[in-house]
Amino acid sequence: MARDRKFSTDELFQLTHQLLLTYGYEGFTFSILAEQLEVSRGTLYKYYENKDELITEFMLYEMSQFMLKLKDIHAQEGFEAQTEYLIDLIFKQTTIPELIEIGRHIPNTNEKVEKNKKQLDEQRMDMYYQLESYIQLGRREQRLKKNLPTSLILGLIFQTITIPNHFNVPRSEWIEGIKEIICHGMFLQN
Amino acid sequence: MARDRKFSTDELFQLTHQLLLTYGYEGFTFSILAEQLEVSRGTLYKYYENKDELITEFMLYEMSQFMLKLKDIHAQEGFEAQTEYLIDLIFKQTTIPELIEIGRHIPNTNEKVEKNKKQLDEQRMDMYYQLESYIQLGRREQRLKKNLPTSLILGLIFQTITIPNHFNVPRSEWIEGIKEIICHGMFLQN
DNA sequence: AGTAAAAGTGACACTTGTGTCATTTTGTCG
DNA sequence: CGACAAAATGACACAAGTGTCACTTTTACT
Repeated sequence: MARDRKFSTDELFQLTHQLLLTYGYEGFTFSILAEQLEVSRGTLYKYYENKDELITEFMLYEMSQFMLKLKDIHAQEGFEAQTEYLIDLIFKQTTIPELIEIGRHIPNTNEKVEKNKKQLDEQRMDMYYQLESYIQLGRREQRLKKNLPTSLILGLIFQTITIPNHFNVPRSEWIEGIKEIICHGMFLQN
Repeated sequence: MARDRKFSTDELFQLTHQLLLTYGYEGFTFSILAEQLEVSRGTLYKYYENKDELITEFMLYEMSQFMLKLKDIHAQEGFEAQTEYLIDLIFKQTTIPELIEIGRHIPNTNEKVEKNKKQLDEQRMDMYYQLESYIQLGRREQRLKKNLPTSLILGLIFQTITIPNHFNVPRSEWIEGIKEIICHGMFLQN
């Protein structure tokens, strides 16, 4: 009964993603977004009360997509294979840690935003739970050193994504190097 | 022949540091800074044309302080001791990587800023050079795995600082864990 | 005590982003 | 066709940061 929208949610989220990575949370504005979408700024307010609402909505979507893939980790046989799967997955979704970091800066500007942020936290806990059982497998298989805190292991794995590759080491060599160090360290055994 | 300043460069830089970490580059304003310094905003413009000039000036200072300490790495005997020294140093200066990251977002708003940014790049290269010789020592001592790219090793060591310690693992346990993983990995040997 | 040089002030004009809303456009359905 | 509901628009009032500058205040020095 009405006319079609000039943009899809997919387009919107994709652009949001790109602009967030380019300009960061503060630099991200409805002005830029509207211009890129070739739509007036006022239009965006028809769908979201403010940028925080849009961003949290987008992040929920992004997180759920990531969680779907993460759940498949349990299809892998054994701790070593799961580790390989996890690192490869993270390097396919390289922006997740950045988005999480951005998410920490979002203020509670209205109830919807607050609700979304709570939901994001729940997803983060769910993610942690998924990975907790992966770590437990490692401990059960006696493959993991006992004294290492779980949160350190997970944090370190996730953080490897953000190491800047200034010298453009080829991607495969880079990822292999990371796996090697995380699993067996940079030192040669004697 | 004139009156004293109401604030010292030290105070200014310390506050700049704190505000940058709290609000990030975009959120850092002369308004907030002036208020905290209990000085009018106009005063700040007497010393810096804009915030980019102040921030780059501050970063140059911070980098040079860090470089001084970094140079002492060569006083350590052997690769393992140097590795220990490096990681401990980084964890004493936890904000260096964050500052470097913030530095990447600064636009060239005037010639002074441009000059400062170039100088920062040189310092970064100098830092790299210092650490390159540390890595070379590791290779010469046959302690380092041959196939690992230098930039990956250095990047990974520096990045460990930014792993969020959500569960408040005690600091010493945290740092020991990081050293352990970087040097020998998270896997038990069989 | 007088003064000049530097420090500091605050008002002004400007820019950019925000949120709102009365109005216009568009396309589908009866 | 025509009407009506959703989509889109653009102008308005507001908020916050920026950079400037004529002016005032302070104080070390003569």
